[in-house]
Amino acid sequence: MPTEMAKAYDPKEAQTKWLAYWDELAVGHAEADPSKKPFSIVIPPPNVTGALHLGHALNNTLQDVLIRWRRMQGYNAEWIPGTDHAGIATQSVVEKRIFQEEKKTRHDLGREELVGRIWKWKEQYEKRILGQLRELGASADWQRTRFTLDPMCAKAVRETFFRMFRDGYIYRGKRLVNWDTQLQTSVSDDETTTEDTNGGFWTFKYPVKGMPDTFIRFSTTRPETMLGDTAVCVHPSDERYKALVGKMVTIPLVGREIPIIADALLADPTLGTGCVKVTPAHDPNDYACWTRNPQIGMINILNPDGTINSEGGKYAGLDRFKAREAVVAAMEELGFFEGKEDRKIPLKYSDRSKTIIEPLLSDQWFVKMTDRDDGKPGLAQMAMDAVTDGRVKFFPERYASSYLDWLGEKRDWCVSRQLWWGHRIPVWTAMIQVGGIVDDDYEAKLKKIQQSAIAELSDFLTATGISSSDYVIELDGEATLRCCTATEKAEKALQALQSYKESCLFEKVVPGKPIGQALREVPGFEMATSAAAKIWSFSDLKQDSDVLDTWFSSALWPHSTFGWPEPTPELKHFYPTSVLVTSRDIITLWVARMVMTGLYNMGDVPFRNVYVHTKILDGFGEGMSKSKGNGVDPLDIIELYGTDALRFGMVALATETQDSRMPVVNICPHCSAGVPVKQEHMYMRTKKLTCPSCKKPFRPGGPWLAEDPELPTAKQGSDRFEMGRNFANKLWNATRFILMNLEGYTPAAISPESLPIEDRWILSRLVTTANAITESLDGFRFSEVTKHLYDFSWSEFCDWYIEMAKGRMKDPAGRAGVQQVLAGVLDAIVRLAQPVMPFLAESLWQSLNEAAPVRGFPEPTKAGNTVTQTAWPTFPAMWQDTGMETRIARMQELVRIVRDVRNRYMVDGKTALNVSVKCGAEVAKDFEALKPFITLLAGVGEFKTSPDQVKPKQAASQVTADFECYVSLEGLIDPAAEVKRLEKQLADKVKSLEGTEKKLNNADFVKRAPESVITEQRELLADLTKQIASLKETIAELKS
RNA sequence: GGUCGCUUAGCUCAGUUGGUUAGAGUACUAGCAUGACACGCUAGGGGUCACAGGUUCGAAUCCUGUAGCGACCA
Repeated sequence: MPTEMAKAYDPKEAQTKWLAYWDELAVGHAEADPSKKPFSIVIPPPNVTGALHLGHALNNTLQDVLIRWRRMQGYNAEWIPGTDHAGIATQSVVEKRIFQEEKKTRHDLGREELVGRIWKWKEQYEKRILGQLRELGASADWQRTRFTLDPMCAKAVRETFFRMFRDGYIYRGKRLVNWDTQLQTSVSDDETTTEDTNGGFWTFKYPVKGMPDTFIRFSTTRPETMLGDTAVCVHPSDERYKALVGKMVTIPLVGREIPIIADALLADPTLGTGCVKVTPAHDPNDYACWTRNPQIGMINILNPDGTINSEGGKYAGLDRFKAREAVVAAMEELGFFEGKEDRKIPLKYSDRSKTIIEPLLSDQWFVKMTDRDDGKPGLAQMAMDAVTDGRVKFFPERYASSYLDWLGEKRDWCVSRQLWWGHRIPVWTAMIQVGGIVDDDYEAKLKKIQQSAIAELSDFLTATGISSSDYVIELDGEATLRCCTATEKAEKALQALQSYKESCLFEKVVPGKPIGQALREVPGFEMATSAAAKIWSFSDLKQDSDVLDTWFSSALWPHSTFGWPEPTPELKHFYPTSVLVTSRDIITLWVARMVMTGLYNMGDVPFRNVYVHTKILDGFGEGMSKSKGNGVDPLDIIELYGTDALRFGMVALATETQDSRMPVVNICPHCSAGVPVKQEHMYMRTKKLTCPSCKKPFRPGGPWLAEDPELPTAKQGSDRFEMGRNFANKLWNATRFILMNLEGYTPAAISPESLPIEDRWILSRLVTTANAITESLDGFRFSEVTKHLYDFSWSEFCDWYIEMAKGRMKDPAGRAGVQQVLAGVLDAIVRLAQPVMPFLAESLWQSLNEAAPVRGFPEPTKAGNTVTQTAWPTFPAMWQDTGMETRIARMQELVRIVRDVRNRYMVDGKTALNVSVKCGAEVAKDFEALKPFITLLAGVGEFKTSPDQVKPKQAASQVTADFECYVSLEGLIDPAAEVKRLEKQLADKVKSLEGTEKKLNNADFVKRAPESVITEQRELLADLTKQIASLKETIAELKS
């Protein structure tokens, strides 16, 4: 006797049990096996900044659905899990925390200590995140878990950087960054806050050269930047200034002459004087203007600490705000000051130091996106081609356009970050330092020195045993040597050289000066005579202190995780991966870059398909985020509804639309009442709520860092998960019921033609459903998967088939057959449910294994020991039988009509109703055959059907296309109420009829519409006419 | 500012190449302890498909505009 199933599904029990079981079986692990068809996915690695929220639950559920499904289909399914180090985000979170707790900055700690602390943070969150994924049921290959900063990924990063450097795709250039003058680092946009601040709005004038008494006026909020002006700008259509464009003005403070230029994007003729000063090195808009007008040049006037540098002439050394006062005073004194007004100005502040951000031009590393000089496509074009020619497909298709639009700009990618947490750039820089007196002409001497320097560095590396193909030495400007290498050996050698002090002493060494400057400063340079044997040395050999953009390492993820650059069997077997599942906000940041590096390193795309899923918003239409505190922890949902319900909910909301709303309630920890989350609760502003139903206080759910010892914290829930929970319980109970009736079960082969109608019907529906689910998965239409599964299992199998089967269960003659079909259909449902609801499926599978170990269609077989590794269901197409489906549908219509009458007239469920049906002989014969079901399902007593039935007195009637149904109601009718209801129905029908008539009377319609549509309309017309006649007749009868 | 989307029942969402009387879940109403399930069963009410034009024999669906919302980019 099989173990009796509990009355309700207990998700917690199932989760604990099957997670351990699947671990034991290593369900997610796959080995490279050329004899199998691979199906592979790499996880979009969640960053280790914090725990996962519902968005991640969605993303990972969908990946798991695909992996579980393909595994069942017999593919060698490999899903690589892992996490991302998320450079700036993680470093900033950890730094903030250290500052809060210890009042120390990263400079107090030092690079090594800070990085050590971040690793500790990472260990903690990686564990938490991987734990959440496991709880979610992710059947990933845990043995291959990766981290973007682990040695395997690091190797791929160094190798890629080296190759790109060698091939000329990486260069050093300038870019405006948000500069924090206190911490002396650049910060990203999301680490700044913009606040309205009291400031000034000064107006000055510059004299136009060669035009006495002509001035050009402009206003600024930062007068000190005048020191770095390289142009003034007007709108090309501005009549006031048309004549002045091309003329020069003088900056009175420094005497520099700068041009008046026209730029429609920068100058707005309707604002102020219509003229603006242009300081490309210190303002983003001006910088953009410079990119359009590079001839104006740019001048950096700031030191990293916020003081004015030597470009500022006599203002050099002054703090930026002191310089502002000095500059204003000087302009006033010179007579070029026109006025000042006080204004509120939006200013960017650094999140961490709270100082005002300075836009600063600084040296950065870039990856070149543009096409190559030899005319071949560059990285961006290669990645675009992969999508336009279909090697990579987007689902939904429309997302391809945002990918293409963004790549089409081919903007170079700034890959350096002034951070300490990340992959350090594998480039060593040395200055060529010169000593001695130079006698030849400058150019020739310089070239010789440069060549000697390169040769010496090469010789050194060769002597250390490093192949010349493992490093690249590049000369930048006159005196900077760069050496890029990916091998650890070369790295070590350079590290050693870094501490190597040149022992030679030269005549008149000028320490610390780059060669160009040094040469110029050597007295008597022009007429120098001695040709010293060696007049230079290296200095300052050191590794670049910057780290790479996080996306640089994530971009390699689809091949680095399989071991690239080593030619591993995994790489060969699983690359390119099958599909990338991600959200739309990182199509540009990440997807595009993965395609680029995949093509560059592997010569092939990283994935065949990109599925871009819905974004989950809160009940107010706002995206969930950690800072808003409106994210929901999937573990809350798992706790309240179970993992299967969470996953079902996730899959159900994965439609083709962009967003999906998720109104959330706090579940009162005392009484479990749902208290809706309100907008004012956001940003964790509300620390305490009182339950309106039990009046006890609690803390609303949110990303709190610690438990509150005073108040219990609410879990957050949403009724959108109830559907999945209820469905799981429904399937559980259907199984329970079937198992209760499987005593004496004997397996046997099934052949539909010999089966009764209801069996043939459910098999036909099963085939249709299984095919539909397979097709939906194939096309990444996830929501349809749950819909088909739900509708078939609940509305057809449970509501109709099981009900119809109840009779045969008690009938010794029919029992064996119905048991086989019940077990077989249930077996298929469990398999179809496995990808979406694996815990439930495994539970049902195991129970079914006890009661009916040999089962399934068409030939029963011994079921495997886990549903996760069993075959995906497929059935003979000929089992689909539209004839059966029509017959059962007609019966369902009849049953519903009778039930409706019963409900409407409040007839007790136990009272049998007498029903007669007037219809064609064929239909009557069919109803006669189905009579046992009709009487059972609709609670019918006497049932008569034939073409010559007449409507009894005092009967409810309903006309359909195929039959007229009369339900005798002797004395139960309230004539007035019935007339009212029927009249409403009549009005609806008449409206429909009119519409249909109009269509059919329209000559164009009849002429142009397809034959099938016209036929349909004609049938509808006949149908409606019949129904209207019947309704009128009934109404008249009731009124009389 | 540019680009891509969204707006269908009180709520959350489906709705395929334009073609029957626009569907589901939930909420609501009524009835029901029916030998699987109240996380249930049986029914019912509820929609001018954001708005305004246009194309078409025919529009929730295609086009244009307006309003509101979202995301990305600048």
